[in-house]
Amino acid sequence: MKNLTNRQLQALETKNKLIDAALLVFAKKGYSATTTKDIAREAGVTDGLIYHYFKSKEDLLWAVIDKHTLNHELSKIAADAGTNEPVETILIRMIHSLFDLLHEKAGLIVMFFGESQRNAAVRERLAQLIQQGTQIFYQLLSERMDAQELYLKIAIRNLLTSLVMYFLTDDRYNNDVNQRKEYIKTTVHQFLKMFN
Amino acid sequence: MKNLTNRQLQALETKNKLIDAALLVFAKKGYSATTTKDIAREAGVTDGLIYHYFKSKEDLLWAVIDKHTLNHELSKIAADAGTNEPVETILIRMIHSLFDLLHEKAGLIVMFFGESQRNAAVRERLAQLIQQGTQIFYQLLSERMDAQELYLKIAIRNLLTSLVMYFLTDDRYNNDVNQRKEYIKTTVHQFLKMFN
Amino acid sequence: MKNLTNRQLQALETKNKLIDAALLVFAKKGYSATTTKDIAREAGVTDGLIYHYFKSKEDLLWAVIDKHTLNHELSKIAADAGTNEPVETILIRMIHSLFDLLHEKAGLIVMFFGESQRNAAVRERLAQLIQQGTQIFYQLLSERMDAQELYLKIAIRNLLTSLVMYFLTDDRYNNDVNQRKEYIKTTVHQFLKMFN
Amino acid sequence: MKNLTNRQLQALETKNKLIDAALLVFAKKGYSATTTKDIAREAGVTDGLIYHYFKSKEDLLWAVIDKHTLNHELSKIAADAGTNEPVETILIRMIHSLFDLLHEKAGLIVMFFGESQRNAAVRERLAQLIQQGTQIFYQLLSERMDAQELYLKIAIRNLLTSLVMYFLTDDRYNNDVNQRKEYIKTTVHQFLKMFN
DNA sequence: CATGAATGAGACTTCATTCAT
DNA sequence: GATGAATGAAGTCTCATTCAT
Repeated sequence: MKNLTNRQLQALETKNKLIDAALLVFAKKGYSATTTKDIAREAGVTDGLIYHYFKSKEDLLWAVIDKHTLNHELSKIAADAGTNEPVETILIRMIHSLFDLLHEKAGLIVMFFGESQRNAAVRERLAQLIQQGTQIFYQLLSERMDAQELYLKIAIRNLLTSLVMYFLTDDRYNNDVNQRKEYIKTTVHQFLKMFN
Repeated sequence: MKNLTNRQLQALETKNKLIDAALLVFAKKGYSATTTKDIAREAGVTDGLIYHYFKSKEDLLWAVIDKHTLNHELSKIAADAGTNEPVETILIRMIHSLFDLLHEKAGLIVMFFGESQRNAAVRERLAQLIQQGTQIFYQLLSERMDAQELYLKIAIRNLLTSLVMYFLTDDRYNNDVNQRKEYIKTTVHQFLKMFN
Repeated sequence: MKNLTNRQLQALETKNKLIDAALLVFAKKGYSATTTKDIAREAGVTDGLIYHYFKSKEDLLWAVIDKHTLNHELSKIAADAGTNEPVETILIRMIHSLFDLLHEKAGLIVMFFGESQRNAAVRERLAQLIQQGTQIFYQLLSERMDAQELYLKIAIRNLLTSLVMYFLTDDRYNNDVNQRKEYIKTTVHQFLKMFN
Repeated sequence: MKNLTNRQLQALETKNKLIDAALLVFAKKGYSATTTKDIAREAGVTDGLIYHYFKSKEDLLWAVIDKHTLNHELSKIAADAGTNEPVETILIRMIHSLFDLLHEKAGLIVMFFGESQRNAAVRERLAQLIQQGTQIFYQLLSERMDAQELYLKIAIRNLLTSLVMYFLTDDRYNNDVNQRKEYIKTTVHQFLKMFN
C-alpha cells in the first residue's frame, strides 16, 4: 500500500513487537500485575521505548485489544463451513476450528476474561464477541434448522459459552486431543437433539 | 462450642470484617489492583491491622477463599429439590436457586474467574467448584433420566457453565427478572430435549 | 531486705525476665534490629507487658545496661589474685577469670561494642569499663613492677583491649580451651617482658 | 581500559555516590538504623534510585564492603616502610600511616565492628582484615627480629588490635596529635621490648 | 498484673512515567 | 528511533506504642 522507509518499517515492527509482548504478559499475569518492565523485557526493548509508541500502559492495553478483534477469524470459520454436508459434520468442523482459534488466541481470550470484570470497556468487547460468534453460527444454522430465532440463539449462545468455558478450564491445560474430540462430538450431538 | 470472651469475639468479628471487605474489593478491582489500604478502609480499620490477622495480602486472599467454599450452599440447593415433581419443575427451581446464590456470592464468583487465570491454586478451586456442582446435579438427575454417565455429565457441565457465563456477562448487569426467567425456561427445555 | 508480697515478687521476676531477654536479643541482632515483639517472645510474655515495666524500648536498653555494670565482677577478679605468688601466675589466673567473665557476659560485651558506635552514652560506659579494668589491674601490678604510671597504664590498657578483641573475634567462636591457654600464656609472657 | 560514554560515566558516578553515602550513614547509625531515605538524601538523589543500582538495602551494604577492601591500602603502608632504618623508626612510621588510614576509613572500620557481631559474613571480613594486617606486619618484621613465628604473630596481632581499639575508643573522639604520638611511641617501645 | 487488639508513622520496595543523551 | 538514568507517588509490610478489657 504505502511506501514506508526502512525506519518507518522498523518502527512498525517494534510497535507490533510491543503489542504482542503486552498481550502475552497481560494474559499471564493480568493487566494490573504486569509491569511495563515486564513488557519491555518480553519485547526485547528498553523500558522507555514503550512511551515512544504509547501514551501509557492503558493505551497499550487498548492497542492490544484493537489489534485482535477476532472479527476476521470468526468469519473465516463460518466461510469454511461447506454446504452440502450434514449439519453435524459442519458443526463439528466449525467447532474444531473454533478450538484451534481459541488455542492460537489463548492469551487474548484469557485477558478478555480476566480484565472484563474490572474494566467495563473490556467487558463490552467480550459481550460483543459472544454476540458476534452467536450471529455467525446463527446465520449458518438458521437456514438448516427449523426453530424460532430466540430459541436457536439461546441454544447457540449456550453452546459457545460452554465451549469457551471448557477451553478455559480444561482443554488448555490438558491438551488431550482425543478427549477434546469426544467432548465436541457429544456436545454437538446433544446440541442437535434440541431441535428434534 | 467454644467459650469465647467478649474480646475474642470482637477479634473474630474484626477478622471476618476484613475478609468480607477483601472479597468485596478483590471482586471489584481484582486482586492485584486492590491495595491493602482499600481493604482496610472498606473494613473501617487502620492499615496495619490487616497484618495482625493475616501474614500478607495473599494470605488474606486465601482466607477469603477458604471462608467461601460454597460447598454448603450447593448442597442445600440440591436438598431443596423436592421429589415427586416433574424433572423440569425441579430443574427450573434449582437453577433459580443457583442464580440467587450466584447473585449473593457474585463477588466471590467474579474473583474466582478473574484470578483463576493467573493463579494456579485459585484455578484448582474453580475446577473443583464446577466438578462439585456437576456432581450435585448428577446425583439428582441420574435416577430420573435414562442416559449414560459421561453423556449426562457433559450435558450438566455444559449447562452449568452456560448458566454461570450468562450470569457473568448478562444477568448481573441487566437485572431483568423476566428475561432471566425466559432464559432459564428455554435453557432447561433444551437441556431436557437432549434426553428424548 | 524488704518484705515483698507475692505479687511484687512476681513483678520483679517478670521485669528481670524482660531485661535478660532484652540483653540476649540485643546482643544477637543489635538494638535497632530487635523488635519489642522479639523481646516479649524471648521473655515468654505478651507484647504490651514491656510497657508496663518500661517507658520505651530505649528505656529497656538502659535497664539492661544498669543491671550489668560488671563493677562487682571485675573487683572480684582482682580480689582473687592471691598475694605471695609470682606476678606471672597471678596475671594468668586473672586473665583466665576475665575470659570466664567475658564468656558469661558475652551478650553484654557484644552489645556494648555494637551499640557504642551509634550511641554516645553507651560509648561512655564502654570507655568507663576499659578505664575501670585498667585501674583494677594497675592497682595490683603497680606495687609489683617497677614502671612509670603512664607506661604501665598504657601497657595494661593494650593488654586488656587485646584480650577483649581476641575474645570477640576468635575465642567466642572457636571455644578451644588449649588455644586460649596458649594465647594467654604467650601474651602474659610478652606483657611481662615489657618491664625487664 | 573501557571506553565509557558520558552517560555511563555519570551512572557509575551516581552508583559510587550511593555507595559512599551508604558507608557514611551506616557508620554513623548502624545498618539497621539507617533508612534508605537517609542514604538517598545523603547522596542527593531520590529514594527510588537506590533500587535502580542495587537489589536491596542489603545488596548496597555488600557493595560498600566490596568497594572498600583495604587490601591495597594496607600493602601500601608496608611498601612505604623503608629498609635501612632501625625497626623502631619503621614501626612508628607504619603505625602513624595506619592511624591515618583508620581516620580516612573510619566509617568503614566502625561499620565493620558494629555489624560484625550480628552478621556472620561481615565478621568473616573483619577476621580476614586482622589476619591480613598481621601478615603484612609479619613479613616486614620476621626478617628483622629473632622470634618464633607464632610468638611474633601473637605479638603483632595484639599490637594491631590494641591500636584499633585505641582508635575506636579514644583517638577518633579526642583528635589530640600529641597524645597519639606519645601513645604510639610508648606502645612501639613496649612492643620491641618483647623481643629482647 | 497481664493481654493482645488496634493505631499510625514510617520502613523497604516497586513502578509508571519522563527526559537528557 | 532508542536508551536507561532519574523521579516520586504509592504499595506492602513492620513496629513501637497505647489502651480497653
